[in-house]
Amino acid sequence: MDNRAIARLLYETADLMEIAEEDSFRIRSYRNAAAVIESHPEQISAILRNPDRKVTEIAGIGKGIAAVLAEIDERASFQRRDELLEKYPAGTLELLKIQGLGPKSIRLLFETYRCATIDDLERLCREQKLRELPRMGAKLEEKVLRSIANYRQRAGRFLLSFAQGVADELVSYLHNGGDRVTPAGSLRRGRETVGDLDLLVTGPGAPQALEKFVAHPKAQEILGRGANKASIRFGHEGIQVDLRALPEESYGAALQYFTGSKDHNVSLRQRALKMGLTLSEYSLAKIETNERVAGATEEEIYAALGLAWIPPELRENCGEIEAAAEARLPQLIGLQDIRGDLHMHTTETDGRATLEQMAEAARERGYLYIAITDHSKALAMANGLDEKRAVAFAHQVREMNNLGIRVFSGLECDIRRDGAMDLENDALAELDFVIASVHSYMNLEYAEMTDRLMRALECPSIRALGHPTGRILLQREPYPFDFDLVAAEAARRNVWLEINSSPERLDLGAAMIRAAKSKGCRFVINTDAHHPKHLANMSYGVRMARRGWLEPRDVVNTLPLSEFEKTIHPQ
DNA sequence: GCCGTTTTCGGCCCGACTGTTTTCAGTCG
Repeated sequence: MDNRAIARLLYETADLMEIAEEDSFRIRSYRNAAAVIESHPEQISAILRNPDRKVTEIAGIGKGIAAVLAEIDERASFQRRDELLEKYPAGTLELLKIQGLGPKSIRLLFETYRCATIDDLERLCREQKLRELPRMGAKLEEKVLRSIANYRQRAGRFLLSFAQGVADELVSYLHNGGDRVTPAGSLRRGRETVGDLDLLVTGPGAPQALEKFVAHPKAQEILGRGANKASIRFGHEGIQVDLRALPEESYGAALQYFTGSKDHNVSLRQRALKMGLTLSEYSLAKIETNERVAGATEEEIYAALGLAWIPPELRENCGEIEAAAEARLPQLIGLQDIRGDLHMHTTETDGRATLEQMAEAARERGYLYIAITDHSKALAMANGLDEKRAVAFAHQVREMNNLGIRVFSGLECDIRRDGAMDLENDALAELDFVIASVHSYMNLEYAEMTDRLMRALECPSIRALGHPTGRILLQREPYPFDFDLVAAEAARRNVWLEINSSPERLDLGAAMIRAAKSKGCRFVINTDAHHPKHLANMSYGVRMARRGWLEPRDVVNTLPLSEFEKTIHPQ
């Protein structure tokens, strides 16, 4: 069992313990152990089987969890989990994902009505049974019903990062000699969420690849299996994965077809028809003679249609075909253009690694500069910094510049409900780089939220607006505000908009990036890392920037150090 | 349940809102 699977068991158990109203500190220990295991560089199972090692070497794992881990390694579960599941069925865990209900309510609902599934819950709300329980009422019933609808709508979609992980795993599993295995679909286009996964394989080993695919140990169910295509439900998350075997000569046509988007393909086929050509997943051919014109590569197909090759991230039928025809496609930013990361946390607040470790990890990635941006005091649960600590920490940060990387002192300052900064400007002015972010009161009305953000932009010390819409993918909608107005004001004041690379945020999204660019905004792509390994999430933020048509010059953290310094310390 | 130690047990994160109450429990971040 790999670390992620072990962590999942511990997280689940912690949730069950919460429903069972066990000691909150014990629950926290389970969650902490799960987080530590999830991000541990070595496989826990390997440590367990090595007589010279002990898992208790790892901070956060003591005797109790060590015994649990040994049991998990042996039989993929453990006693306490089994007992809890006996009492509270697995379905109750899903109920935790419904907003407005917490563990206490779920326990009460289960003990009163045996409510253990989303369907049960929905029925109880419709029958107005919740209001018969203490401290529950009509408003809660409505809220829960809304939340259920929301939950169902997003069910069946997965984060880009998750889909990418599954694709990487399957590509390396299927890769065999000269065979090409390529992900297509919305994953290849870099959409922030993905419904199912399309993989294409070509080469002499393709038939065996199909066989190997359906035999994958994590294939939960085989949904279909033919000579040229197979579908499985993969992993406990149940993402559907299709694998198609293709002849070499059709590979480009199929890759183009299965990458989409549907709208892009429709436009492309219309263009082909006007040229007397027909485009299918097999080839581009002349209509009259059926003579094949292209098909082995995407490049030759686009070229035959009089177009430059269009990067997959742009294929949304939003002007990319016209731009390709007129040779004015953007020179999209790439991961290799990024010179620094300007949003990360350390153990000074809620990060999991020290200042030194984060700087070292950034240097290893080849960055020239970073900013350390821990939280401000409003985030009490993150141990946020007040003025005094912020300034003292900034001095500590500045002393770090002996690591072969420039480290800027920064802060992620909370924007208060009224738009004021969480810290006094005197303190903010002493820092190199301040990001302003909303972390609270996200349910304000449109006008109030707009005013709040407009006021935040007035602060002379802030350089960037962090995760501007507050969305959490598949969980929380963006808060409503007048984005165009705020973007225009940010452009006017030269406050950069953040593209937050955290896979559950990817905030801003593509459409807003493009809209903001048209208003003259500049951008900064950050990871918001709370651990060295999160620095790798930069690739997802870059994907979003590409989907937003950004070029290196639109993004300030592509600048060389000296120029970047000039932008934050203008003379 | 972990950690640190005062080595045997106490501390571990907490403020604010919401909807339900009539003084506050539960949820959220």
